[in-house]
Amino acid sequence: MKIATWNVNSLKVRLPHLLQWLAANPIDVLCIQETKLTDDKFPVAAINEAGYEVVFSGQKTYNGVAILSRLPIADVVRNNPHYQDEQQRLIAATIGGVRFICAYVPNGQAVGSDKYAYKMGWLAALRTWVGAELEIHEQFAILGDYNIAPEDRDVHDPELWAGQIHCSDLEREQLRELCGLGLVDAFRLFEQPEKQYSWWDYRQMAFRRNRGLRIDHILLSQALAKRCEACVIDREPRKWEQPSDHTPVIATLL
DNA sequence: ATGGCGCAATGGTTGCGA
Repeated sequence: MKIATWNVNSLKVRLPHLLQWLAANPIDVLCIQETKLTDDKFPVAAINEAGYEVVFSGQKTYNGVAILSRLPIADVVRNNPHYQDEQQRLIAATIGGVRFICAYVPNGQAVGSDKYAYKMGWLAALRTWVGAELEIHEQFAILGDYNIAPEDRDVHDPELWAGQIHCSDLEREQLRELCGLGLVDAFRLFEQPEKQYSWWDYRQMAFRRNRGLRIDHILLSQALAKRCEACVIDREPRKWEQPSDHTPVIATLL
């Protein structure tokens, strides 16, 4: 079973990329973020034709998440039951005996801003929900755009980014505490090449210069981590015409 | 230090992302 996460930065623009990528990669469950579509505009038919069921929770202009699956999708929950939020950033479902959460963590904009405070409160509430889910589901995975680079090795220029948004101590602490519930970063279960990132700024040829951040993650429960055989970042779609600024992360499970 | 780029809503320009 292959599972993946990808922030598509507008599904309207990126639907061809998504379909092309799925045609070339045998993904069973894909969590996507930043669909930026209201539910009435979601391209269900095109995704069904590609062989996937899909559930989604969207809104106009910003945010929006979805889970695509080759296997039947059950027990769908939209948003965090422990947190009142007008922004559509979370959707959960059970697929193939695994409980999945697809997450689009708030960006936070700048340390100390209102949006940063929202990010912190949102992450604290997420932890409450994930803790409750882990009580129920031994096989659990939360995939998404966390907007947090866990460590300096996940940052192209740690000095430039020191203390900045995505890299601040409080954000990293939030991620550590989330993992403290009993989750592991699938990417770090394996030896990886250096300078592996999942996002690069559109500007200043950041991708070509590999000036990126690793902010998209697949976190697995202990039981699911035992089934994990590989985790890779697929840079290919970032090379295509009109790419998303993020690229997919894939985990292979036994 | 700032802006660069891209997307959305818009109908010129702004908000936001990361």
